[in-house]
Amino acid sequence: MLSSTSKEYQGVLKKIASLRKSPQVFSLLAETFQALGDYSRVQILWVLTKGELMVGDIAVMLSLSQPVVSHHLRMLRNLKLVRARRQGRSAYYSLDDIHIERLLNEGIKHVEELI
Amino acid sequence: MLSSTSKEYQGVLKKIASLRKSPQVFSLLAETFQALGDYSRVQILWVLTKGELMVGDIAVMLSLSQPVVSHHLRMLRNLKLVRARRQGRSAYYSLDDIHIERLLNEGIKHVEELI
DNA sequence: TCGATATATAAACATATATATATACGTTTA
DNA sequence: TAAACGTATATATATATGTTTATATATCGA
Repeated sequence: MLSSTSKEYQGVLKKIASLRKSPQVFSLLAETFQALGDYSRVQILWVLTKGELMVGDIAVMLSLSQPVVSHHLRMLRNLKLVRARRQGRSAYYSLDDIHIERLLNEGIKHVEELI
Repeated sequence: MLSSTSKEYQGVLKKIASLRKSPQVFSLLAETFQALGDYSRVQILWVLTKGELMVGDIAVMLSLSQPVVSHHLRMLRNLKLVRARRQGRSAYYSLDDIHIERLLNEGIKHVEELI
């Protein structure tokens, strides 16, 4: 049994920690969860699980200002959580891939057990 | 494409509005994702997917100070993302429920598609 | 072209947050 | 009991972040 203060032990622990996932993955993962971790954005994503929506409609539905919605959508777009489709002067947003809805649903399951 | 003034479109908005969750759910959901949205905490949760660990070992594994790890664990504990088991002067932490690992895995799937 | 509409961007402000440092608390052991 | 050990907490501070306000860009209709 290695002493918990020995260099060998610390080396083993660090090696275990670095197994399988690169710092880039953790960094992007943290950014992604952080993007999900805002009251306005989580609502925006939730209404988008029901289908494609225009910026202005999201703003009305959630009682948010248009610049706020646009700002948040840009952040979500940069992280590939939503995608935009332009038609005329409108921009239609939708969830980018299936993982996003799964993340929301899994999160909702967790929090609904807390209430 | 539906016109934003058509009866059909208004019906869609109404339907989506009726699917809104309570503010409490969104609030807790945002808090939960925010807790996941930090480089240190996402690493802490990741190493905990390998099994129960002591505070000090997590600190060594991730090259973090002990107070930082303890601080993050308290936040994760408050949101029921991890649970603690005390044995003597040690505190063993583990993931609280199955949703947490699923959230991490779903998030990892998403970000690994970005790289 | 002019005005109206829809969205995007920028600067400023107030608030929130992660970390470092120091210290306190509780348990085991000499 | 005292010292050692593992963990928790408190405070300070620098940085990050969400919202507001104002303005810019782009498209459509008159």
